[in-house]
Amino acid sequence: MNVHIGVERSRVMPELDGGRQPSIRDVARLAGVSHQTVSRVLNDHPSIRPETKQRVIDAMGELKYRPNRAARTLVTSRSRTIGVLLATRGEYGPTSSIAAIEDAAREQGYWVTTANLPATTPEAIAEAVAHLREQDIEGLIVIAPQVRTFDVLAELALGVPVVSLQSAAGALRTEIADDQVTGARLATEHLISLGHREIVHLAGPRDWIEAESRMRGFLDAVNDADLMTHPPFLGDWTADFGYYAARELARRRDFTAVFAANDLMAIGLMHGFRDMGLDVPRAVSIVGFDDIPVARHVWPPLTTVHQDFRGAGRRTIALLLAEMGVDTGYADAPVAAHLEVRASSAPPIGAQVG
Amino acid sequence: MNVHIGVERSRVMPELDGGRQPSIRDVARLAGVSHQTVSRVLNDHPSIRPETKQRVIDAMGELKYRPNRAARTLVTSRSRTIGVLLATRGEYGPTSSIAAIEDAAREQGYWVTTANLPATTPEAIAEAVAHLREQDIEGLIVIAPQVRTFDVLAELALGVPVVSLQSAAGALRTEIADDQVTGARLATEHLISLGHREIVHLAGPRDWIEAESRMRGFLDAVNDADLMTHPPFLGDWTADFGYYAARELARRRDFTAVFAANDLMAIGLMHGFRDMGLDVPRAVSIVGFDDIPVARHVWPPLTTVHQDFRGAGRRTIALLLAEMGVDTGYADAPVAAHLEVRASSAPPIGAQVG
DNA sequence: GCGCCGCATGTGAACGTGCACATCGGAGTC
DNA sequence: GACTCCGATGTGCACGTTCACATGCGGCGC
Repeated sequence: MNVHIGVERSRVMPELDGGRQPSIRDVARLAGVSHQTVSRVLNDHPSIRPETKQRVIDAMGELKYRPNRAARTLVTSRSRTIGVLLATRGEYGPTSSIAAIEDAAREQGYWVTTANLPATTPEAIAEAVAHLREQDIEGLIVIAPQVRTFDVLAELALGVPVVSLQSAAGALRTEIADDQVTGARLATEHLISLGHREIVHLAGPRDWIEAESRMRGFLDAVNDADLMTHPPFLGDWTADFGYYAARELARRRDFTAVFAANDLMAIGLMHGFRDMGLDVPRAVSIVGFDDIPVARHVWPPLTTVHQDFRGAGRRTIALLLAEMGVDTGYADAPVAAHLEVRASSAPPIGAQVG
Repeated sequence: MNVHIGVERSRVMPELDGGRQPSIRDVARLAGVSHQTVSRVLNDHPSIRPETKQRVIDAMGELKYRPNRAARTLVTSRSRTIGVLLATRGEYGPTSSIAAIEDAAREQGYWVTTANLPATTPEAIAEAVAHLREQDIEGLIVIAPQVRTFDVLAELALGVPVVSLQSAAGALRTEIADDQVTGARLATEHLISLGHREIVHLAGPRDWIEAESRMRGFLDAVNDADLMTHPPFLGDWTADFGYYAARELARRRDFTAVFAANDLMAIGLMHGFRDMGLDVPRAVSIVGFDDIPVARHVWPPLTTVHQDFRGAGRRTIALLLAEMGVDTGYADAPVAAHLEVRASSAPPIGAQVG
């Protein structure tokens, strides 16, 4: 890590007054027009003679003019900036979505500024929101999948459109996106169709929106099949927890399959079961959720629910921009979650496959 | 994914003129002082009576006054914004570093705005930089580990300090950070000390700074031990490529160990070797680089070089802010990379361990 | 008692842009 | 030929903040 590319401010310019950046007035003077004409060129005003326009553009080029965003924002009170509130810790999914969000925003001439949540306490959220708000954001995208985040956000009443990457938000006007639920249902039904009757769900933390959706999908499938339900095991998304959970679960042996709410926990589970002498998938079948890039390469390759993170990011930003009155023209249909069946799931020992 | 938290602009306020946001003049009027006094309160000017200050603060509270950043930026020409140029695709390492960067920047009162690189073509880089530059960034952090990125950047001469998260940058004033090199050396020496004499390096793509550093560390160690060097195998960082590489390598069988330039490729390698009937670590030892969270949970648990990404992020931003004349008080000593020895590496068959 | 200094505060201008309105000239209409 | 209308451009101000400078006032030294 190191530094390079020096600071070089002063270059040999046509005529710069006091060493300051050229303004539209400087451009106007050079082009022999008024500053307003320059402004019109900048904003693609219709009634302006092509010849005049060209002269202005040439002048801009000669002076290396760059519009001053602060001045523009001051007068229009449009910052063209979107805030992103993040409560993730480098998980694969959200990261991919953020890239898509940033791409689309940039394409529409918006800037994206981010604020990380060190914790999901109301204070931390308020602090991060205050930081973004100071930036005069025109919209906010929340990638902070804890339900409580939205409660806090609702109270802050920040006066700009808010969209969440996640499916639902308890306290608020809500239309459950069913990707998560149906994905979880698919995973569970897959295990059931293999012949499993005793399935444990290793869920995400209480209060996480995705955790709840996936748990609901699991419970729906289990109930529909009239199976006994084990109480879900609550985890924290990490592979380390999966490992720990496996050691706990291995003592019980009252199940033949585990549906983990994400791939990391699933991978940790496989590791833990292996250490406890339980073979996957012969003794225990495991299904994950997310289809992170390594999922297909671990041993055994992980059966998991594939999600389209990038598409989710695109839809989120499209929704936000629409809410802000910007027409993006994007109309991605949500790519339905689907199951990637690999080797970590198999019929239970002695089961006749349906 | 959905929307919530409505837009609610107009609230019952003391006296708002034309429905616009309160300015320092409104606050001044309410507090019975001049606008300049309000400005002084905002900027913690020393000579101001505590009593006056309190009156101003109360007025601010009553009006729910929030400073207008655009106006401030306009007059000070300090945007307090740092740009981050990203050429990663959700890899674990950089993501962790970004969070650290954002945290530290926020702590210092700076905003972070990001631009993703869809490709590393000069055009894409120029476009992303133009976008950031329009935002009047005061500094730039580059997380785009391709050498060519820096060449393009150097040409753009953007007039603000630039710092890279990565170690080195070919075309520029350079002090090689030795973390990467020594980390790779550690990994290689570990294999050598186990008794391996024929070691293949699965490198990152040509032109990537980290790829080069890690390759150098590998070559240094191999040369110091007077071993024959196989030409490195160039990969693309993905687990999929690792899988492919394993199938290619398995045909040769002229080696007993592979040092992969990152964990994803290492995990793909293990998968590929397994499919080709080669046991890891009995037939082939594998060492990775990064210590991503799943590394300890795959089978066999991966021996790898642990990096402190968060620390790297902190050091990067400290460096940039220092370059910008901001004293952060941060003085993190770089945490040296170290080797996590796990089960994917073992002595070659028939080797007497030294 | 006078002048000086420094604290606390006020006054006016400036930053660079967009908006509302004014102006000017030429084409079209009767 | 006078009037209207519209396209093309100019003039002045406003946005909300900070900066440079001015002002008033009390205390202190001689």
